[in-house]
Amino acid sequence: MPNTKKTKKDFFDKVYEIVAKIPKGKVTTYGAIAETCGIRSAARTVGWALNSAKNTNLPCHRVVNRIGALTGKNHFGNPMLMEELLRAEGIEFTKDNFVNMSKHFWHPKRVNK
DNA sequence: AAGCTGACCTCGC
DNA sequence: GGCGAGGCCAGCT
Repeated sequence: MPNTKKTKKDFFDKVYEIVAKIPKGKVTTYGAIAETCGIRSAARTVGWALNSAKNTNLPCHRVVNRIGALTGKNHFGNPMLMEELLRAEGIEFTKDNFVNMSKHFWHPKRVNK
């Protein structure tokens, strides 16, 4: 691939693009985003990206881990805020407080090829 | 300045 | 099938 420069910052930028495009009432996972960015092992970095995204208007609450648990709820300031936001969007939760991934899982598509 | 941590995931034994 | 370690990027101490 040409790969002119594709700095690492591009990774962050892509994460924001994807997260910003998450439809209402849908959720995605860190791994999906990381994979869409081209690096599935960078799922961790995705979390960091959201950490900064927290400062932006990105719906970071729509991003959960692979099992559908709100791992980052603690970082929202109010743990229950995340659940409230998701419920307000129509996301359904299981008895274990896990998001119903089978129903609201949204797979991001590669914006740039 | 260097090293560790952090909202994870996947592969290996 | 369960447990362990590795890997990615950026920010903070």
